[in-house]
Amino acid sequence: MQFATWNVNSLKVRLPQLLEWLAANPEMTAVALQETKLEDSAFPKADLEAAGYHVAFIGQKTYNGVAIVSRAPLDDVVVNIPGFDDEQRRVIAATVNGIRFICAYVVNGQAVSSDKYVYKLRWIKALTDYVAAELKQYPELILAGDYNIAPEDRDVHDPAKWVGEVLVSAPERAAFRQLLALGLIDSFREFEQPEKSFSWWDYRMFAFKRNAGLRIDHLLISKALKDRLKACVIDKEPRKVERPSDHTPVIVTIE
DNA sequence: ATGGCGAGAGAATCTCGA
Repeated sequence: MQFATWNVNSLKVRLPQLLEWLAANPEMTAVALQETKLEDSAFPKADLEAAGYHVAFIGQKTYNGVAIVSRAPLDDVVVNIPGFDDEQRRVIAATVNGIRFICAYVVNGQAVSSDKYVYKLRWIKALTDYVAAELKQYPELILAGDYNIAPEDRDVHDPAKWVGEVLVSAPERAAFRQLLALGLIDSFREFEQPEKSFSWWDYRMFAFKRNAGLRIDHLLISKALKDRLKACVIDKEPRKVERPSDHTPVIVTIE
């Protein structure tokens, strides 16, 4: 089975692309979506269910919004980070085929000097505590999402230009390592990968053509799943179509 | 140094993303 993460940057715009991509990926069990940008009343539940998928979602107007779209039933759905007071809709979790699948849209942070950056670090700490508790209950766990962190310089097209900037700053990278310290594994780095592998490219300046991107979308798996991990790839195809999201899906294959 | 592009809200031109 496969699990994926994809920041769709508006599900309203990207719904046809999502349906096409799911049809083209028949082994896909469940995909975690970020930036749906839809209130729950506007979520395309009927369309997705008519196409044969199970859905769980939590959203808001204009910003944020997360969802899980699955071929398998979704059990024990939990929205947001329990106990963390946050109006922004950024987290949803469900159990899929016995695996706890958590979808997170990590705060962007805007700039290292901003209030949003402070919120970002505080938010990741809350997520880390939440995932630590989830791991105790669900040893088999995947933390999927747009982390808005490029973990290492090799995840950045031009590291020199990005030094100290938001998405690559030392405190953000330290926060990412704190997630790994829970016993999570960056599934992408368990395999040999092409150099300059990225999951996001700016819409501007022909960034995709120039491969001027960042790897900020990740699938962290728990140690209990490591022996069943068979592959992790970035699927660049959806970034090539007309009117794409600026992010492209990342996919793990679990035996 | 700044904006580039795209999406949403809402009705011209903002904010926000990364």
